[in-house]
Amino acid sequence: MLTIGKLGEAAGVKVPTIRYYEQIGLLPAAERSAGNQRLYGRDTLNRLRFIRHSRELGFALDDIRELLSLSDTPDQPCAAADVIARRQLAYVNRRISRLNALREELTRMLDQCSAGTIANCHVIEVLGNHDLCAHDHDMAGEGPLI
Amino acid sequence: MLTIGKLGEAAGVKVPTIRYYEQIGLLPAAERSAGNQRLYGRDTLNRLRFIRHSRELGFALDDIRELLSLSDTPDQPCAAADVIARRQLAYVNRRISRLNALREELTRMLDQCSAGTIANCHVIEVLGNHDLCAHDHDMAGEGPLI
DNA sequence: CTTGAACCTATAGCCGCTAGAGATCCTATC
DNA sequence: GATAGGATCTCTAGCGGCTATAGGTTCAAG
Repeated sequence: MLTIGKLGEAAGVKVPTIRYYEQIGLLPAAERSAGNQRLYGRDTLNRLRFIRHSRELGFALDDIRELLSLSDTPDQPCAAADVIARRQLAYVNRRISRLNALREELTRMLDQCSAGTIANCHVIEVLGNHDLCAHDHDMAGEGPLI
Repeated sequence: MLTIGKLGEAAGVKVPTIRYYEQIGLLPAAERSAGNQRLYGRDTLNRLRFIRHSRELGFALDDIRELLSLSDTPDQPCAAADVIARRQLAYVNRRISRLNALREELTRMLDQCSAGTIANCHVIEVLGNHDLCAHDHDMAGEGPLI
């Protein structure tokens, strides 16, 4: 049996995060020692590793919840997992293209900066006047801007 | 003079967001009409457009605060603005390479999925076992995961 | 037996908004 | 002038995914 500290170390997850996962029901309520401290077995370690890896791949906690429940039913078809992963991939792709546009714009801004005063600073100028932008990097409603 | 609704429309910013910006001091407290409603002039419209464009480029509100105060001192050298923009570019670049790694990993996961049951689903398997990953996409301490 | 690290709970804060309640104001139409 | 309905006002709470702090308890080593 692992204490919460050992579990966190083994899974690469911070202790308060583990407690948070328990709180939101992503991890089951842990067994407790005589002194009321959480104790974990191998199963929870695996579950936590699964969560961590999924987070590293950018999945939202709600998606992870669903993936976890899928992984508990081994004889179901895996189409549902596929759908979630494809959605995530699409999301990552959208993010990448958005960020590429930002990179271009920032690069152009900086390239044209003559390192003079604010009055003729291209950086400040571009920020104040969207018309100076090559792209329409609006993408309103596409989720967080970065 | 513009009402808050017209201002928001003209700048492409939602009304509650404008009030929020005022609350955190990014916009100055607005003039008020006889009936206590906010009224704005051209200067605030420009300021709000500056903010919006900066947000579209992913700058944090604190950076924008600084950029705004720089833009108010036209005869200062623009090196400070340059530093902020370069930092932002570096941040965007880090984000992009992280997302590219995620994309690769997600793509590989999906490519190898045989569309069978969960039990032999590569997606679920990879999520549970980090060793199956080609990359180390950890990047702990590099800010939010996505 | 004492120290100090690790644990416990509970609460508040981070960012950048967004949503809701309930009240007030402004404008257009009858 | 009345009335409807949109736009505005303030205030508070919530989102995601944690992180930090305070103040207390338990545990393991010396």
